[in-house]
Amino acid sequence: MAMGRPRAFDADAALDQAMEVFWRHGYEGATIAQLTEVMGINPPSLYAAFGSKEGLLKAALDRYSAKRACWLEEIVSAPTAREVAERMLMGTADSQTDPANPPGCLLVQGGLACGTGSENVPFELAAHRAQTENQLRERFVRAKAEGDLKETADPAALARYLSAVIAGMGVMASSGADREALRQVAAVSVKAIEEQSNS
Amino acid sequence: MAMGRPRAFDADAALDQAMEVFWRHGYEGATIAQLTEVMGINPPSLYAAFGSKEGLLKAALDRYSAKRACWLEEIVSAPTAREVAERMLMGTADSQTDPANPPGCLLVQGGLACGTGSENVPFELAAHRAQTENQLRERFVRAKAEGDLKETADPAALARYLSAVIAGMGVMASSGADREALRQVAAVSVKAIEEQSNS
DNA sequence: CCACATTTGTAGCGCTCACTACATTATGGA
DNA sequence: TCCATAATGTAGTGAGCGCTACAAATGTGG
Repeated sequence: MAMGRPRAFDADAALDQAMEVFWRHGYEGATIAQLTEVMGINPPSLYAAFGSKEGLLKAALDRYSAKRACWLEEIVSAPTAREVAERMLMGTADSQTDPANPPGCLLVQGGLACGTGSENVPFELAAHRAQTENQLRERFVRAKAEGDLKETADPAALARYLSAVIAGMGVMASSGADREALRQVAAVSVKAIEEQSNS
Repeated sequence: MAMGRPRAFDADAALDQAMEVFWRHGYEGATIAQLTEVMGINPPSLYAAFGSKEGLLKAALDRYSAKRACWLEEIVSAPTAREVAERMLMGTADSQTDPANPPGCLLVQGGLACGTGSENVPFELAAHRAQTENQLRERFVRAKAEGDLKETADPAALARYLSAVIAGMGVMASSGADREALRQVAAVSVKAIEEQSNS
């Protein structure tokens, strides 16, 4: 059997470029013309590799999550719930204002509401956001079992809380909040977790 | 001088309908066809009254803010910073999950990122969000002056914090979080303000 | 009743959108 | 070498977008 002409572009590098366009303009605001230009390919190559605009988004989201995975692992490996929260929030403040990326978070900027025909895009984003919340919840369940969090603490509620603050920071970052402003938000938020911790 | 044919539709009622479309589908996801249908008018009437799709959005945002204004006034009239925060957050949890409206908040759902040609839409939304933050900040400045908030408290940071949590709750509501989940987030958030209060 | 001013409904403008037909080119296997 | 296979570049496709020209309709002032 013949193997066909080999792909002439690096799919991961192209995905990184596409990710940035979705991040900056949102799913609906990003056009195939913009995407193909930054990816350095033509539409047929895009559709052969990713199937559709939505397929490209999913691939970009997967790559985004994959890139964050090890960072997240390191965060939840912190010794206490308080420290997990602090590293998580401060790290978020920094990454959401990192000039190397568009401001905010792709999983929020990507599109909370979409037009007819793209209704599942918001669901896709929400599913990826839920991954982080799940990791936090599991970590807080452990923290409670270890006696690090108070008996009265609700790990699921705390994880949801952090998830909300992170999303909120993304909204603020996208509208121009600078790193110092986000760090202040993070600092206040940590107190709420601290308050549920022992000692 | 003659006065011309009178307008045959109620602009405010039409705006309420348009608001809901922007809320549910975002600025870019909302089409003129959808908007004119729910408004019960034809495109020329829309353009005569509001100038453009963006003009319609601005009018809808103004109306949205106007509707919230008296509610906000009542919130910040609560006796203490803690109570302001609690009413604000609990009220937000309720309104963002009110089945009478689309889930979340128009000022977040409307569009955080837009395509080329609509770059100022996110700014418009951010400006309206900033109004709430400003009211909260002024209220917390007063609370600090009254000795209600600790000497070490930073009113601007607390207002930014609440603003972030509110935006984050909007993100969660739009992806299906129910009222109870948002109330839990609100409850945890209040503790952070409580922690900065005297007694 | 008439002239003017403004809105309304019909119909469709130009444009951009996501997506693709097709011929060409580049590889591996027989 | 020659075929099968798959990616590439060119050049579009139909559909839907925001928006508008135009004439008929509906009001007011004289």
